Amino acid sequence: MAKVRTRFAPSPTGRMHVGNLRTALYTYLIAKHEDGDFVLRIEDTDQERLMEGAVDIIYRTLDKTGLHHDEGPDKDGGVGPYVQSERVASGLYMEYAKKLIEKGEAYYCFCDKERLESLATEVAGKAITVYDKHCLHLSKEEIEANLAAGKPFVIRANVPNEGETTFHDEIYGDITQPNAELDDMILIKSDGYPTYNFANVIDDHLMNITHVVRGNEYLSSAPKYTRLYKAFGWEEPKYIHCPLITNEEHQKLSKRSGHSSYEDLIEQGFVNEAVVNFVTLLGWSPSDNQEIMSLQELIEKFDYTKISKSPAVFDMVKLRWMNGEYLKAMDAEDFYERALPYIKEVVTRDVDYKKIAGMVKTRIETFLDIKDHIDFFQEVPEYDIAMYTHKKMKTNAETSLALLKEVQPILAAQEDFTNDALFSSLSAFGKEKGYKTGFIMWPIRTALSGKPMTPGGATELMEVLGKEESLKRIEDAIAKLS
RNA sequence: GGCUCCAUGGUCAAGCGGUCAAGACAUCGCCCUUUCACGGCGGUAACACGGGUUCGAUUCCCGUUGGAGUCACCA
Repeated sequence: MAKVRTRFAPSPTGRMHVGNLRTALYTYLIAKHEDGDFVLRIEDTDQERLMEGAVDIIYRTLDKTGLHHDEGPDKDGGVGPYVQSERVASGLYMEYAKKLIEKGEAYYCFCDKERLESLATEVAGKAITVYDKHCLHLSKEEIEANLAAGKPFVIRANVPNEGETTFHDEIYGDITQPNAELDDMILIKSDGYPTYNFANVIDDHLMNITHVVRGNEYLSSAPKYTRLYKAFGWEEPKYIHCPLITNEEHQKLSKRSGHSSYEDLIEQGFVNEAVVNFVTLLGWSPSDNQEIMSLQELIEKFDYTKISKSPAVFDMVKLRWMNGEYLKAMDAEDFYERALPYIKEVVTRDVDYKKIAGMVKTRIETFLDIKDHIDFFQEVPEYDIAMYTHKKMKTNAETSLALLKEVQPILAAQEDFTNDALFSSLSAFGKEKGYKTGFIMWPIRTALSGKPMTPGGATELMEVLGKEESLKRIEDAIAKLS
């Protein structure tokens, strides 16, 4: 059996969309599961949508997600160039287009914009144009004359209006489309560049791609590609169309959703591993049902025949959960380093950041959650004294005031301000007075933080805040309650 | 609108003729507990509908309904 070769062929038009990322992932996994080659090809044939720096984004994203390519613009494998604009320069596509013209499978078209627009009909608010094969009937002399006159042209595929075309997809099975539905698509644009439709077929063939992985949105145009393969007499690769990824409204994920690209997600405090893991599970699941998997495990378990057919909603809530799992499992030192910038954003006071990181680690789902948990370390926020009232702890403003007054001298006398030492001192005090732990801790914690929830108990907070600041906060609270 | 695809809980998703219809997220309850989390235990919740085929359909076929995608000199 021939070596598996897959390709990821993005257009450098901006950030990497998660749908695209998943396609890249599946493409990579299919190749690596079979120990095959993963090829990167840059499809920059749309000169208008090109975005500066977008190629770098592609490289960076593939690198960070661990999808290392075996061949690409920067890694020659002998079937390059791997950038379509460079291939255009060699005259490659035009050459193949002319072959098709000779076979009668394609033809020159000189129709201008105005004429094309006159062909358009409006359906459901959208302009739909079906070409009428006008230029197919041009005589050889007319074509020669037009070309000689330098009249702009495109080259279109000549698809019959009768019959139907069937192609086979590994996931969806046979899909048949009436030929009348297949427009005479443009192969070569008037600027001399090939369209995606054409360049794809040529390049996949020339690069010996065995499995073409792409999004479901190409499903209805796939028979067009089959016609091209047939016109050339080439063997078709295996097609694997992935189900769509949708938003909560079950519609194709768009830039508007705010989390549509890989970089959006990273900016929102997600870690790379969680994003990769989560996105892979959108439309596929392993036979053993494991959910948390490393890229290596994904390679081992991935079986493309089990990709699902129906679209999947991109569920941020589950992504958040999964991200939290990754954060909890992360090495403490590693977590500290990555959390530090987020901690420093809100806490500049001289405290042990490492301890704060440790406190917050099991309580957050994304790095962005850190802020709300720890802002009080910097400064006690304004709060209502009603916060001292807690039914289960049997506390209220009066008991809290009394308690804080009682506890203040004990803390003032306390030398060892570590969590354990503080806890045992306060426990001893409670035992002596007959107070329950919560009855003591609730007021102290409230006084220290001014918040109903904190990433640690009263004594843990004191350890971080230190003796001086802790006592100051307790005195402030006594003043506030008096 | 034409064409194409899809259809198991709120979401992801097992199942591939006979199951009390897995699991995960979310949700609810209990336990743990110096708050909140974490963790542990448990609960609620699904085969869109109608015809067939079959001894027997979530599973196969047809239709209905619903949803989505697509119909560019964009990919």
